[in-house]
This record gives sequence, C-alpha cells and structure tokens, in this order.
Amino acid sequence: MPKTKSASREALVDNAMRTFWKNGYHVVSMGDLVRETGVSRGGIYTDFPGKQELFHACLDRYQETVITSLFAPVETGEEGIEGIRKYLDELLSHFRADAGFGIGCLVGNTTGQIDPSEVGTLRKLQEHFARLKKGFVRALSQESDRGGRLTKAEIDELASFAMISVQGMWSYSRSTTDADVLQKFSNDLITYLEERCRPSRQPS
Amino acid sequence: MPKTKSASREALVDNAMRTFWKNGYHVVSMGDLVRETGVSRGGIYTDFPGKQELFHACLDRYQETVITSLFAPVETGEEGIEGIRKYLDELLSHFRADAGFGIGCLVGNTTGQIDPSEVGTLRKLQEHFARLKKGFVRALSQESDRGGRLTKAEIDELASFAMISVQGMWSYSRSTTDADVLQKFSNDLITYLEERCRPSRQPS
DNA sequence: TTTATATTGGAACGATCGTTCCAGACTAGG
DNA sequence: CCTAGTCTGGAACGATCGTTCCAATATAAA
Repeated sequence: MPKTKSASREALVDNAMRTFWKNGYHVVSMGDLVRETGVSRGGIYTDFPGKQELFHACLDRYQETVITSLFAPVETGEEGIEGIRKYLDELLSHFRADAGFGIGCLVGNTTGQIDPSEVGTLRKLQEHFARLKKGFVRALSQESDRGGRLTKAEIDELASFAMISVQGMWSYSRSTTDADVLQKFSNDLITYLEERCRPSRQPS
Repeated sequence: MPKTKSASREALVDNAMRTFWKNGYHVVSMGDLVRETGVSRGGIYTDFPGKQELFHACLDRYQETVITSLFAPVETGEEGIEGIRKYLDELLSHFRADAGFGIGCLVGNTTGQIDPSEVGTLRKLQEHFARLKKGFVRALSQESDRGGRLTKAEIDELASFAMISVQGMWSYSRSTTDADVLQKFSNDLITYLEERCRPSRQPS
C-alpha cells in the first residue's frame, strides 16, 4: 500500500489557509482552491467532505502554525510585557513584509462574515480569542509578580483590553498601507499596559 | 406624473443596510434583499444598477444615519473625553439591545471581506476610519485645551489609538454575548485617554 | 371613467457555485 | 512485463447566483 502523498497534497491546507486568509471564506471558490493549492478537485474531496470542513481545518492549522509561532513570546516566554512587545513587533514585521494592504487575522476576518448559527465555526473563533486572552493574562501576571500590585480581576480585564485592541489593529491593517500608524498603536498599547502594571501609579 | 414612491421603496436602502450589516455582503443574495426590504426585483433594479451599487448606497446611508447619530457626542459635542464616553455608552446600549451576538460595525465587517482591488468600496472604508479619527482628534483637542499639554502629534496618535481600539471592540462584539467585557473595555479605553491627557502625569 | 405612469411578481437567462463522478495517467511491487 | 492502488483533470450535475425582461396590477391625473 503506497502511502506517499504528493508534495502538493502536503501543502493543501497551508495553501488553502492563505487563500481563505487573504480573500475570505465566501469569496474563495473551489476553483480558486484548486488553482492556489495545486490539488485537483478529486484530491480535495478525498481529503475533506466539503469546503466548510476544509475551512475548519484551515482555522485549526492557523492556530497550530501561525498563532503558535507569533504568540510564543507571550504564551511560553517569561518576559512579561516585553513578550507582548515582541509579539506585536512580529505582527508588524509581517505587515511590512506584505508591502501593501495587510491581510489581517484569519479569525478576525472570519468574525465579520460569520453567521452566528454556524456554531462549529463560531466556537473556533471563541477559542482563538480565549487563547489570546489567556496568553495576555499569563504575561501580565509575570509582569505583576515582578513588582506590580494588580489583582487577578485587574489582570483579567487588562488582558481582555489587550486582546480586543490587537483585534482592532489587525482589522485596520486590511485597509491601510501605513505601517507607522500600526507601529504607534503598538507603542501606545505597550505604554498603557506598563503604566497599569507599575505600582508607582497611585489613584489619589 | 405621480412621484410618490411606496413606503417600501423609501425604506429600501435602510432595510438593505441592516441585512448587509448583519450577514455580510457576499452572503446576502438578491432574493434575501427582496424578502427583507419588501421591494421587488424590478423595483431594486430601477433604483440601482446592481447589487454592488446598492451596497455602496448602504455604506453611505450608514454614514449619514448610524454614524452621524452615534458619533454626535464626539463629532459635534464640546465635552472632550466625556463625549467619547457617551459615544461608547451608546454603542454598548445598542449591543445590549440586541440581546445576543452583536452585529458589529458595517464598515468593520466589510473590511475583513473586501478585495483591496475594489477601490470604490475601499475608499468608503478609509473615509469612515478617517472620519472617526478626525472626531477623536477633535474631542481630545478639547480635552487637551482644558489643561492638558499634549502636542498635536500626540493627539493625533492618541486619536488613531482610540479609533483602532474601538474597531476591535466592534469586531469582538460579533462573537460574544458578554456585555461586561465590552463595558470594561470601554472603561479602560477612557481611563487611558484621560491619563494621557492629564498634565499631572510626568515621565521621570 | 379613461389614460399614463409606477410597481409588482415571477419566469427566464447565462454564469458560476459546491459537489460528484470517472476514464486515463501515474506509481510501486511482484 | 503485469497488477493494484492513487491521483489527476475535466466533464457533468443540480442549485443558486446576479441580472433581465415583461405581462399584470396598482396608482394618480385628467
């Protein structure tokens, strides 16, 4: 029983993920996927029951590869807010590498076009946001342990703030070519997080 | 020559706007629009050359009605950051009124599914973001004149930060039913803006 | 009422959608 | 060589898309 799959089959999900990422689920046709992945219609349908299941696999792959890589400084690092800064710097260098309009975040893009009744997709989006928030909680806790005095509730709230703000940054990146604005946004966010974590600040 | 258009024709763009807003441009079919607007196919095509032009009219209507109303405390008020707070409060009450998943911002949702080569649509999105930023610049300038010491560049940067963050808030509102998280986000954003505007804060 | 215009609802068009199917090409082992 | 299993490329399906068209209907002016 020959098991060797062709090279194109190995990259099926990766290439499909990029296509969905750039153009959006509903715009991408099976013909587009055949062209962009180099896999025939028959090949795609032997691996996946349909377009939606392939898309779900792309969302999973997005988590396993893109997010795991980019989010590592926050998710597995030990540097507190500095890890968040490194995460944002990586996002910005990706944007600059595109040299034009960004493609945003696959999950964020999907959020704006999802029917809430598609619970399967919706849950994947929610898991993504929960993952980001958890990472921020982790990094902010490290920072707080280093001398801050934030309560768990305050850390939780601040992590949500960071997650939602970054969501906006990636949404906006799809309609601008100005890397400076995104860079300054990143700087401001880090500034805010640092101020909130520093014990020096005292409300009257 | 009878000029009176039927009541349904008057509301054509309004109802189409809500349908696009909730479900997204590519998901909404002409059949959906006929059902949701109560206007016949023929009627729609006498008023607009096609689906895309109707959508553009919806984006314009969104600016004229929704944004003009919600953004008024920022855009025409004289209350500085307090105007921004009122704007965010209105957004939140709209979200709570939906009692479920929010529908986000029509422009934000479109951002995630637009092909950058559709320059007509893209420019409308950019004009929206520019409008929001301009409003925030206005409100922050009022606040700064009231005793702050921000430079024009700092105000500009802070306005961009607010615009992008709010964008994230609305994107996230489509995948959550938790109004508290959005409320806290709003509070945090206002807190940050106030801190930056207050002259009392001195970097070492 | 008659006449002219506005609007409807639905049939119908070609294009394209997601999906199915399969004859032929390819690959590896005997 | 032959055989068995895998994959391709494209034809073809029914459904639905945006769009066009028009006979029938409703409306308002004369």
